[in-house]
Amino acid sequence: MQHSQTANLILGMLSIEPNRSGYDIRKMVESSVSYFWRESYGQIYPTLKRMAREGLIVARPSTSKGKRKRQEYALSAKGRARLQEWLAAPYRDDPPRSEFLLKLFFGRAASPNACIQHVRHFQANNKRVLSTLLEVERQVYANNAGHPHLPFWLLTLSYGIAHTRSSIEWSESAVTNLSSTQTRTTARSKKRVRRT
Amino acid sequence: MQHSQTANLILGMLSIEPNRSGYDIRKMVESSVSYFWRESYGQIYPTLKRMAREGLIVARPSTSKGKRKRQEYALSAKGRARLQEWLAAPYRDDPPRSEFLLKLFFGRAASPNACIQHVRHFQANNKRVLSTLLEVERQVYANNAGHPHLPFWLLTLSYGIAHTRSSIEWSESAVTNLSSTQTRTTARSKKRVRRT
DNA sequence: ACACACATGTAATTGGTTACATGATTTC
DNA sequence: GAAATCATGTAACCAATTACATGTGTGT
Repeated sequence: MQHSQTANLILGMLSIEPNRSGYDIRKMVESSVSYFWRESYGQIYPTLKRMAREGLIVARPSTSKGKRKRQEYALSAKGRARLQEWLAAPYRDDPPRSEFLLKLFFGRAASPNACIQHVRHFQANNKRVLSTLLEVERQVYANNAGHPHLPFWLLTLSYGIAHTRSSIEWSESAVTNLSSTQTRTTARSKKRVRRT
Repeated sequence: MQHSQTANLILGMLSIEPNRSGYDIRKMVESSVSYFWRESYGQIYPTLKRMAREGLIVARPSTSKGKRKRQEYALSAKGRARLQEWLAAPYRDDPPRSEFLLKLFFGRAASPNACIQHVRHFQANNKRVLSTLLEVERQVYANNAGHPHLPFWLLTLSYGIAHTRSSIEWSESAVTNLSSTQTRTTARSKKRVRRT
């Protein structure tokens, strides 16, 4: 178990904002890194408990003036050290599985315009993502001027934006390609039909 | 279990080349889609057995003239139908976790040039990938002219190439950004030291 | 004779999602 | 007092990697 990615994520998030609950962390993930990372509660809560046991984080009674019952956590010295250790270690290059690409790859076996449908969805989706990323970028600039984390956030954001743009462009050309191969294929099969 | 991705992959691969063994399928994956998909033997062999039991594929005695003992498989009608079903269904948009980006995002907590190191690795790696993808593209063109799968393969390839290129470009700007924030930060801390 | 690639599998473990279950507090 | 959202957690399941174990045919 030791070095679950979830634990690293939690360490990182608590390094940005101390005294957060599991619920908070989940929200932070959704609002800031969801375009390249996601976590479920079923992963976060048990991991928090474990990390507290191991002394990587310390549980604190809710600091925010007596609202709901909630368990907040902050980094311990050990946790901070662990975070730095992880950050220094080489990242593991996980093969980013894409069911979308897999379906395209086998597209020949699909019904004629299934692929085009998928690509259209893909493009629409990426357009949506792009606009939210651009919105986020504006927000980040506005609310965090001078914030020491800013350059790093902008870096990952610009990565996301670049890739989303490239996906949109690619989709465009993909649709034209697919349409032309489709007409070519149907033309051929028509000929065959006529011949029979 | 039913709809494991591994099963779909196997259906797809057998639709391209019938009478392949688990070993073959693994090799096909590595040589053709490894830039967006990977499978381990520990996943492939049990899945093959299960699929044979379910009648999605049929086991055949090694067709290739009496070499080693090996178990080959081919699609059944049911398997082909299942494949088409899967290809027609909407792809699931898996959040593509990137440990690399996560480390960058938390980069403020890292030792000064850890991030730069990571980005450099990232760039070097992407350059390597790009050259193999371009090589593969050449090969595919050369060996598969007129092959009905060609357009689909080129599509996924062009996706990979576009993204790899965009990653390389982004890395370039990322390194400059990081260097400048680094010098800024160290300058500030020097000042602070002098003041103390 | 030896090494290497071919070939198949299992067991242990991890990492993760999903669905379920519960209850408190705020807001309308 | 109903609905929404805050908040925490567990159990079941699934997908996947890794390490281990084993044996065969080919080329040198």
